[in-house]
Amino acid sequence: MTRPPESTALHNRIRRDMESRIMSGQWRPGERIPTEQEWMESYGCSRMTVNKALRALVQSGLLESRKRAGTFVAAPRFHRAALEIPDIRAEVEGQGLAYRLELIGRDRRKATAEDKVLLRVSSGELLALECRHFARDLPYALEHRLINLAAVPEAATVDFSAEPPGSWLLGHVPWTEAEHRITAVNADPAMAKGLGISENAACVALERWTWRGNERITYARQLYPGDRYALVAHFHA
Amino acid sequence: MTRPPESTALHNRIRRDMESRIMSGQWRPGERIPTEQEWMESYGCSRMTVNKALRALVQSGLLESRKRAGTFVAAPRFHRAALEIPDIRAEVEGQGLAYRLELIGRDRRKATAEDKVLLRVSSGELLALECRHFARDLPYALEHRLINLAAVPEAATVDFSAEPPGSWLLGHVPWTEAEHRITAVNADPAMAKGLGISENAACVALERWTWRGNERITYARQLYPGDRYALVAHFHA
DNA sequence: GGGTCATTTAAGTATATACATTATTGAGTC
DNA sequence: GACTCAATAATGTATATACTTAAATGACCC
Repeated sequence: MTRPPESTALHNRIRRDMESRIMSGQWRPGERIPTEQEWMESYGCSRMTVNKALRALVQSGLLESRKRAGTFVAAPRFHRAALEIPDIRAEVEGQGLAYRLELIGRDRRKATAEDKVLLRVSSGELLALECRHFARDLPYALEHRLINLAAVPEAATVDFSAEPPGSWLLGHVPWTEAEHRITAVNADPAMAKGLGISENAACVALERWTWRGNERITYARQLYPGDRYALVAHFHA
Repeated sequence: MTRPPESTALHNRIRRDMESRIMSGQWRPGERIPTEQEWMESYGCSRMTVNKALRALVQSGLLESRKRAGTFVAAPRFHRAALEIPDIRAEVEGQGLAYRLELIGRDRRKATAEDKVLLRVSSGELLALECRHFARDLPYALEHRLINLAAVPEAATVDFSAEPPGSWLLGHVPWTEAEHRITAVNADPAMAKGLGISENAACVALERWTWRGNERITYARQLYPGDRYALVAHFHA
């Protein structure tokens, strides 16, 4: 969803008028709002202009309209927040810190049983990467990544010690669908060592699957020290 | 964002045509797409109809248009996923499990220094609740909640041992903005006891702030055992 | 080469109009 | 009262048209 511009166009003024009535609670969920006729009379404009404002709000989920019955304030969409899951390098550099990547392992192989489960493919060749992200020489995250070479053959030739796999993929491979799973885990000895934290410290584990159409592109598991990292999601109507 | 209907309307067919060219990678990010003129010629329809399809895709973020220059495939919105943060009761019952709520503490008071920081108010009266959510008699989550009585005076009279505060608020108080913060913490002795897990076990800590306009409505901090709980976010273009 | 400015093009806004679709309403009938 | 069905009123779709706005283009001049 994109925020509509702060324009002075008539349909935008009408839209903002409607929005503020919803936001303020003057119109409550389920309530019926005036008809397009009434709006065009009160604004002295054409019906298409009113319609344009209404359609925008219907598309953004604030209103619902039913033929013959009218247009109604939508029940607030439950809890659906926009969660930004940023590119790690961009995030670190965005904080003004020096970013560094350490490529620990790189393996081109036929999918093992475990790979198949994680990447959700039935067979094929893939690239498995292990890496560690640093912010100002402090470990920031550990990453385990699988890239489906059937979908992204170019990946086989990329130097991932120079560019983090997430950044490279975002820039080169268009994706249409992604799923994220966020949970908390205790650091095992390897994680503790890799992140420079004490054993059993709570970490945020973020798993991500990415598709393009039906093709699996990549699987990533990123581990962050729980005391240094927070995911933030924001919703505004 | 609402998914547009599977309609047969001409502007929807045009929109789907455009969508599939983006999804398939036939049009790559940054690429310029045909002008409205060209579309109206190839579909033999009016410009407004083409425009309607374009506007919908611009609003949903798949396209960008610039005056004089044309319309372009938008760079994929970074990582912006729709994160469903459900009502706990609804979630438990949705899994077919019996839900139970235990109200541990309830305190109506003037905001303490700590309350002010959490709820982000400068003063005023609030309702502080401590509760524990159960799924089939197993502890599911601990919740610390503050409700701003200036914004929601009715809350003072609600029996929160019958209805979980989150559910009640969602049903009764329209909100326009919410922020979530997700992190991982180690269970302290009280948390471990309350959730029936071992001390230091990793937990997902989910904090939520809710507004209506400028008014703070509520703050909630929910703690879930990390090994039993996962937040899932989904994105599709 | 480089700056200026008018031209042109593509999107942005708005209107008036027509007809389609469909849920509601209400009148008429059994 | 309960069913049927036509009228109605609301949104949904589509067209033709006109003017506005802003940026890319290219011609011109220094």
